[in-house]
Amino acid sequence: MAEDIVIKLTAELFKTLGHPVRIKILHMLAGGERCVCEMIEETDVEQSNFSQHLGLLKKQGLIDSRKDGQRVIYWIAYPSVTELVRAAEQTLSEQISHSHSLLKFLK
Amino acid sequence: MAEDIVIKLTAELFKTLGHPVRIKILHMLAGGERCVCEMIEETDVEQSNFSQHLGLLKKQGLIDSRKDGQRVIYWIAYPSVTELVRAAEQTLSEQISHSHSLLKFLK
DNA sequence: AGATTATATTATATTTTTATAATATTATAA
DNA sequence: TTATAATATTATAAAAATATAATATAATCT
Repeated sequence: MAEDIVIKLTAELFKTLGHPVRIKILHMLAGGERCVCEMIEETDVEQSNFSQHLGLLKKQGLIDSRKDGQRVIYWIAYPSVTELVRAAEQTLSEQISHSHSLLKFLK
Repeated sequence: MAEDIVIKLTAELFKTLGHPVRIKILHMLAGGERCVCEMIEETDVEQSNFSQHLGLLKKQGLIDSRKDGQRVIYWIAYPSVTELVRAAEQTLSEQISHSHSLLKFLK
């Protein structure tokens, strides 16, 4: 079925988003394009590992890049990527407030 | 930093959503609660595997369950879970239309 | 040209996920 | 009460993701 393909693609998209370093990258790019050298200073992961995570995000089409001298500039490919991350954080906060009201109920 | 915890939780949420069987489950539950026996017939995965995926979704708090006789009924814990899956599919379709217009440009 | 900087790639070890297989639990029915 | 049905749990094998380490590439600077 065609629906199964959509399901697979959706799962793949989520899987690509399912790593803290990659979420951090998307956060760092949310305000606009940045070079790798800048971003890597804000994380504690090795350069080669960081580059691999960038590669995964790019392979999935969530970010894009260009070369600028010896630097490489990355940016978020389209706005709904950022929106999706925001939506997840919204879901999280709902989940937390949900369990909070549950705690109140148990008091 | 507290932001790092949010990032970790966000990544974990996405990771939980990052499997086709689990997305399928959320789809099957989108219309309302269902028992396992019903859902499992609409997939081609083994019972024990299906149960494990249900367990992961429940552990993450995305679905909840109750027992009804010898059946177990599952439902989506709160609406933004469904919304998040929809948002991902929206992102996907934007991505596709994006590449479509790119293809047109190359013609 | 040779050294240095920024980044990517590749190979591989480690860790985590996933699927399979077997068994356990719980409720109902015969 | 034994059998059957629905589901979960556990152990483990197989596959995939991740991190590490080493090396490669490409641009700039001396």
